[in-house]
Amino acid sequence: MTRTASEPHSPGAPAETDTIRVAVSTVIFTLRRLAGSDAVQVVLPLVRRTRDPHEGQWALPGGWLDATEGLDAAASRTLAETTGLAPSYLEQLYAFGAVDRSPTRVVSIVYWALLRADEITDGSVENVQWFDAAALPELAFDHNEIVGYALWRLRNKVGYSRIAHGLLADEFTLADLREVYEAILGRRLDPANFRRQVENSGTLIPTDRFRTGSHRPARLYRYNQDVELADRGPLDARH
Amino acid sequence: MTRTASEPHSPGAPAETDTIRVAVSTVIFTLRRLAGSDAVQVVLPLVRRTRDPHEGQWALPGGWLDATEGLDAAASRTLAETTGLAPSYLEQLYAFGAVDRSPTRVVSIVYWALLRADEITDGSVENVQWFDAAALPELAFDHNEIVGYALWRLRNKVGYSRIAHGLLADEFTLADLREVYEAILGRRLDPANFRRQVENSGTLIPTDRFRTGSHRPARLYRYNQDVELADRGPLDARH
DNA sequence: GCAAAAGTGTTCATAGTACACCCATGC
DNA sequence: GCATGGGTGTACTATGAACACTTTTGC
Repeated sequence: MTRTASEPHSPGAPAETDTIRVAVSTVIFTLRRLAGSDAVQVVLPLVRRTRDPHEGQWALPGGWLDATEGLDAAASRTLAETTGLAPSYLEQLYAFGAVDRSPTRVVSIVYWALLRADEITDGSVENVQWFDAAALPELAFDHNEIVGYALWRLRNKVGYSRIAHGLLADEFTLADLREVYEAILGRRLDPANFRRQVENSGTLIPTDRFRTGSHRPARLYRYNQDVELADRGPLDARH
Repeated sequence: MTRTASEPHSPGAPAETDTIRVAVSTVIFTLRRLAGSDAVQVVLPLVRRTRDPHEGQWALPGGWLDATEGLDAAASRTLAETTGLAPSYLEQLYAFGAVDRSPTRVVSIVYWALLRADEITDGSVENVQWFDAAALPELAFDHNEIVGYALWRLRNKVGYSRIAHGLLADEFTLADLREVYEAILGRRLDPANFRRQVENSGTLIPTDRFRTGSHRPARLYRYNQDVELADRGPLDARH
């Protein structure tokens, strides 16, 4: 440790060889029902790279951080530009900055997002394709590692936060909600116990409406906006 | 949304007006027993700024990210250079990048660290002073907000991870461990129940040694290195 | 009627909490 | 002895898992 650093936040740009660029990328999760109509899987959109490095490979949607925008705004903007999507749930995941993760030095601030079924605007965007999160191809850069970490956070957070909200429409049945949990956790849940747990949590308010069409009609619920479960702590106030 | 971004990770540096610099800072926590010898408080080292902006104010230890080092390495290096400390526990906290958080555009990758009692090398470093985390002065930049978030993470994580390890020497009594939890959580814990919970967790291995000196001798324990509690998920493999 | 999903009840195991109590040491 | 913290026992409560059972619809 003989090297000395310049003082942080002092004027004077680093030398040209020290150039470090800041990118922002987002892992966007949503659920998709398979054609067979029983299984539901976690899927995410990827963008095919049109330039080197890793031309032709699939990568997370993202872009360069603009000097005039904050990190959150950059995440929203870049994912809208590359995929046309505007997720309701968006949260910072992690900053990746290994020296060799790209030919040039890039620090990526990665976000993760949840998309409700009604927010999916599929179709018209070029070079975007949806992939099963459990069966990804080899992605550009360290993006496989990044998606793996995002999936871990998703599974972890679904246990103590009410993020399933970010994947459902305004009104939903308990079976809808349970399906979300089952898809994320990758295992079946007891309908009876699930009902009681979620009812006792106080996060749901029952409506007078029912969903009919098959067998006994199921009551529709909506999320109680008043309840804020432990989420991001003090940083939540900024949103 | 009329603006178009260049493709991420493509060559070609941004224009000079787009210059964004990357800094790395660390919130270092440790515990200190007050003179009265009963209460223990969470303290952290701050560095007095010797240049504008915010000259004379206290700030988190940190420095610029070097193009040849990863983020973790930069955190270790900068906190060693500014404080002389080498914490055993170091983990990324969050990336702060609001446009107006500094006169020039700076994205700070913030880490948080835990220092064991035997790792504190107090004294010889200039412009470093320890502060009670619960009673901080007004700090430079957005560092008050950052410390607040780090404290929230500390309190949150002590509940499901065994990070108290990062604040204790190799061998410790259950009273030592309980004291750590009480200082972090800010409330008293029942010694009897605390003992059972931590014994049943399987994270501790009892030694044959006892700490004597006051009343009945207390058995010394050490952490079971084999047990890895839920911590940072897949990212842990990189350490 | 019958299948199937909605919804209720009951039982058991486990984890946390409160608190009474005994044990071993310094003084 | 006695104060004090180390350490054990026990009863109560909350929570989750397992699973039997009733209800209401479509066909």
